[in-house]
Amino acid sequence: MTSDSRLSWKDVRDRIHEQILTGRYGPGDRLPRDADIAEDLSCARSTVQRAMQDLSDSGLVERRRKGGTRVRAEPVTRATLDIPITRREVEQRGARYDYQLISRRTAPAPRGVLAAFGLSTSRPMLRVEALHLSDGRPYIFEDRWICPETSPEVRDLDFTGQSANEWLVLNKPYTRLDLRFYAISANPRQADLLETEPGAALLVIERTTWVDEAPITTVKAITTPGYQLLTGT
Amino acid sequence: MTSDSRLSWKDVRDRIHEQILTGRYGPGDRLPRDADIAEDLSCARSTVQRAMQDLSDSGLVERRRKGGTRVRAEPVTRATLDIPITRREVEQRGARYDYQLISRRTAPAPRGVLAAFGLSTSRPMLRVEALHLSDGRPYIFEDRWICPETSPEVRDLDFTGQSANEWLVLNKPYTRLDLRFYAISANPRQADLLETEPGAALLVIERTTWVDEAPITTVKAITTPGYQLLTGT
DNA sequence: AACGTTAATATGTAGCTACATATTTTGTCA
DNA sequence: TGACAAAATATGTAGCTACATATTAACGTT
Repeated sequence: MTSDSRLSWKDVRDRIHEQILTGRYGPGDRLPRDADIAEDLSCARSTVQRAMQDLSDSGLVERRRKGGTRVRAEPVTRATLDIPITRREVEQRGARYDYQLISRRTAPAPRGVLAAFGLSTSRPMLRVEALHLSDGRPYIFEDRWICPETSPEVRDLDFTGQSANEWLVLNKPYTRLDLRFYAISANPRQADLLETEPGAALLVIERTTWVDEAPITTVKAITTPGYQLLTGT
Repeated sequence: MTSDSRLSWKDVRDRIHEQILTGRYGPGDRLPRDADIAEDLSCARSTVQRAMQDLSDSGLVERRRKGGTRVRAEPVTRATLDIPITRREVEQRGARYDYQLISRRTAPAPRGVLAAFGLSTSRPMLRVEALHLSDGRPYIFEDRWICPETSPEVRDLDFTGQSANEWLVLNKPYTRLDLRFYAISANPRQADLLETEPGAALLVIERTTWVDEAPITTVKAITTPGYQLLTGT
C-alpha cells in the first residue's frame, strides 16, 4: 500500500484470491500469465510475481515454468504452527513456570529413537527426562534423547537449572525438523508424573531435529489431559 | 543458483543461517544492515532482502524498520502443516477409499460450535456425520457443522456420494482458518463407529473456517488409534 | 507414426533505482 | 528536565531490465 493509486502485491494477491473465491477460476483452471495480469491491472510483472508466489506458498495455486499458474485441483489445508519454548508458553498464560529434572543418563538409543533419526546402527545417547510445571501442577513431561556426537557440550550440562528444551533451542539451531502429533493412553508412570489417571488420553508432540545430516535431538513432549495445540492467532 | 559466480538469495540465506548456527551471531544479536551484507557479499540489497525475509518467515530472525535485523531471542519451532483431503490421504497410502454418511440433519448449533465460530447468538446449522474408510476399515470419523447462511447450496446436497469434506474444500475456499489438535478418550459411540475400544486414545483434528467474517464450517476429525499427523516430507 | 532436436514460452531470479514507512535519535524550546 | 518536533536510518515495496531455467510445442528426419 504505497500510495492510493498504486497496487501493492498484497492487493494483487487478494484480487486473484477473490476471483478464485467467487468461482471466476475453479479448481484446475489455468490463470492468465503474470505479464497479462500485470497489464490488466497496470502494474509491474514483479508485483504479480510476488502475489503469485504468496498464493503458491499458501497452497491455493500451483505454478510451473512454461506451464503457467493454475488453481490447485485438490487443495490442501495448509497452516503454520508455532511451538514456543515451554517456559514462555506457560508464562504467557500468566502462570508460574517450574521445571524439574527427572533423570539424566547415557544409554544405548532404543530402536524407536534410531528410527526417528533415520539411523541404522545403535549408539549411546543421552536421555533426559524432565517435567514442566504450570503453577505447580504438571504441564508437559518431556522424554528426550540427545546425540552427544553432534552436541558434545551436553556431557558437561546437568540440566538441573535450565531445561534441555531451552538449552537446545537457544544453542542448537537446526536445519531440519520433523514433527508428529498423536494420542496415547497414559501408562502408570506417565499418569503418576502428570498427576492423572492411567489410561487418560494424552496428546504427544514428537520433535526430531538435525543439523544438515547430523542428528541433534528427538523428544516426546507428553502433554497433560485437555492440552490443545493451536494455529494462528 | 543462476550461474557459478552469482549469489542467489538462497545462498545468502544459507550463509547467514550458518553464521547463526556457528554462534557468530547469537540470540538477540543484531545483524549488519542489509546494505552492508550486500556489499560484503557483493550482491544487490534486494537479494539480501529476499534472504532476510525468508529467515524472518521461518522464525529465525526478527526484522523491524529502523531497528534492523536481530536473531530471535526466544526462538519458536515453526513448521508448515499440510492436511490433504481425506480421500487423497488414503489413496496416497495405496489403500482403497470408501465413504459412509452417518447422519445429516439441521439442528440448533450447540454452545461449543458457536464458540468455535466466535458467535454469541444461537442459530440452526447443518450437522453432517460421516465415516472415512481405508481398505474397508474405519479411518476418520468426521463430525461437522455447516453454516447454511454462508453456504446456502448445502441445503440441496445430501452428501451421500461426495463427502462434505471434499465438497467444501473444492467449492468453499476460506479466508481464515483455525486448527487445533488434542486427544480424547473414545466414548462408546465413537468406539463403535471406529471399531475400537471405549477409552482408546484418539487424536482429534479440529478445523474451523470463515470467508472474511462469515463462518463456513467447523469439523472435528476424530482419527483411529495410532493415527499420526506429520509435517514436512 | 516415432523419434530426437530445436524453438517458443511462462515462470524464476538478480540487479538496479526510487520512494514509502516505521522507528529511533537528535535537536529545540519552554 | 521534559515534551514535542524534526532529522536520520533501516527495512519494505514498486517498477524496470536482463537473463536463467524448465517445460511444452513445433518441426524435421527417418
